[in-house]
Amino acid sequence: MAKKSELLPGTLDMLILKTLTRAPLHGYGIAQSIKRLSDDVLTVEEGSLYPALQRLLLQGWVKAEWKKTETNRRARYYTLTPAGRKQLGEELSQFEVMIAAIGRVLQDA
Amino acid sequence: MAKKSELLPGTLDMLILKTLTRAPLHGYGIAQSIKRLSDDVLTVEEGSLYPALQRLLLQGWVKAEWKKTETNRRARYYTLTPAGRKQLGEELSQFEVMIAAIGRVLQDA
DNA sequence: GCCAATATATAGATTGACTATGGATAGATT
DNA sequence: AATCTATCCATAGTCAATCTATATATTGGC
Repeated sequence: MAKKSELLPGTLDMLILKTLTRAPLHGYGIAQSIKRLSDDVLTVEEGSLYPALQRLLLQGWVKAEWKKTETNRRARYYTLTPAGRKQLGEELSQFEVMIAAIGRVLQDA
Repeated sequence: MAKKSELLPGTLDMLILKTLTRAPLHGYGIAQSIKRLSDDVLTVEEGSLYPALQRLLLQGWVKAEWKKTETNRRARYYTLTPAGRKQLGEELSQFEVMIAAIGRVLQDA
């Protein structure tokens, strides 16, 4: 049996970066935001999220800062960098090109 | 450096199955068809294609038959099975749900 | 004779997302 | 006080899918 993924592989980084264009957020909040905006269709598991955030940090696309949440918890807030914004733009247009291409293949006749 | 995929991962089986709804085809022809219909955006590498076809055979979603091509070469023609047609339907609707969800996340504000 | 295009296939590497686990704290409930 | 739920971070190990690279073989054109 094929394991049903909670995400379309290859789209996670883009979703995270996009989420951070709205406001800096901690990891848990990013996952919540994606889940909520997608009406529970997209669920980002912790084992996908945190490695992804490490990747993004390493690439310099986000930066992180420890802060207190409104509820007084310690959390790591991620902010989009200019390089991250540029990267997001590229991923978005690449994604649109791909989706359009897939659409053409899926068209009838 | 991130390797740029020629496909949106997770969509290959769907693309192959869809291609076979038009007519039975050999592997090389499937790749050609996807490439052409997508205006060269989607390129299915051999190392992706043939393993994918093996998976589909194993799942019973396609069946294969050795034949001669129009140009007199020996080639393996793949045909969609009823189970494959059903599978394609499920993958298509799942895909649409995902794309719609991603679209919501990518919307501004 | 040689080369490009057609045709199949596997081995091995890489990537990305998953499961499973470990930790810690706040706030509410019992 | 103890326990539970939700919030929060992170890593190790696994698995599946795609990629690169390679091997083989045939047809047709130059």
